[in-house]
Amino acid sequence: MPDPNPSVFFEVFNEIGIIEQLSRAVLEARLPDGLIAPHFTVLNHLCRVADGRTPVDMARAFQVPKTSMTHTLKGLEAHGLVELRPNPEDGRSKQVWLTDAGRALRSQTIAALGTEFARMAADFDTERLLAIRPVLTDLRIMMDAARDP
Amino acid sequence: MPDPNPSVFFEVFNEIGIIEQLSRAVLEARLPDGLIAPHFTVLNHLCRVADGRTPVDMARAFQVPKTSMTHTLKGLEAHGLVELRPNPEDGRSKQVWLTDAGRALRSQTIAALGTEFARMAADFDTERLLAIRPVLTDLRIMMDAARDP
DNA sequence: AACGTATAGTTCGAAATCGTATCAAATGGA
DNA sequence: TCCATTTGATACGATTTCGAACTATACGTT
Repeated sequence: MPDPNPSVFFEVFNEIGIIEQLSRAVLEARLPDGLIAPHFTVLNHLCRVADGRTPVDMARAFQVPKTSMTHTLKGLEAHGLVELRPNPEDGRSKQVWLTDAGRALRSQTIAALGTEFARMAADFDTERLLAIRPVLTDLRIMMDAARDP
Repeated sequence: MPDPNPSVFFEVFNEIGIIEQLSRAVLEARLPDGLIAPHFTVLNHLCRVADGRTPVDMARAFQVPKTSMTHTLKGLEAHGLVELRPNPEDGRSKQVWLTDAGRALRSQTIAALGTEFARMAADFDTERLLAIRPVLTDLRIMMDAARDP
């Protein structure tokens, strides 16, 4: 049947927008005052993927403007969670390194979220989440590839 | 098996955050200069659900602070897309009504998105979206009910 | 009716996002 | 080597988000 109704995109994106808002609230409720979701995202990225990366690398990874990354990093630095050092391989550039406090805050936040997610798992079958995850991943990959360069 | 791995929440929320960002970019690319996603969301809500509603009603519907709704409505009014009238049933309150221009812009944006979604549907099986939609809806309902009052 | 409380909307200020402009350093072709 | 172009980072300004404080109106109890 060749009528794939495109309005399902609309509905899915609508639900996704609401869930994003609610999940961001859950995260930010567990962060110290003055830190918000983008700060945690950067901490997490450095911890899991790429400690020592340059600001541009991370701006590209999250698809945010360079200026936004500068601002986020300034906040993290002011809280002593990351350290900015000159990049020995490029005089224009810097490297972003986690501090011990940064690593600790990340772990502590992950733990707090784990507790909350366990509570949620009592109300929502995680098998259903496991089932939709690959679809979300493929959707993200498709949209990522489709955005105009 | 009392250990449903809660980290799947983390992964799903992560994908949802990225998709939200990408889908918002798709929408805003099709809006006139000076209008962003929240403006469209309000237009759409008025059109589909509740023309003539009060600002507080809509703030509650979208779970944003009253002040944010004031700001969004001011932008829509400046563009001639909505009209704010006093509420005959409550002297403190107002009613938000769509103008013809507001209805037209909403239709036109929906149409443009429809074209884009049809393009996406060529690259992504909409059956998979149909399948995840109820899960997203139930997840949203669960989280909505779980947020602290 | 009178008064205390609750509610609708706005104003104001702080923080965040992001486009433009700017500067410094790297790169590459003549 | 020289110089135009590119690239990393920041400064600045406009817009957005949102909490706190404020005004005006409605409501409920007496």
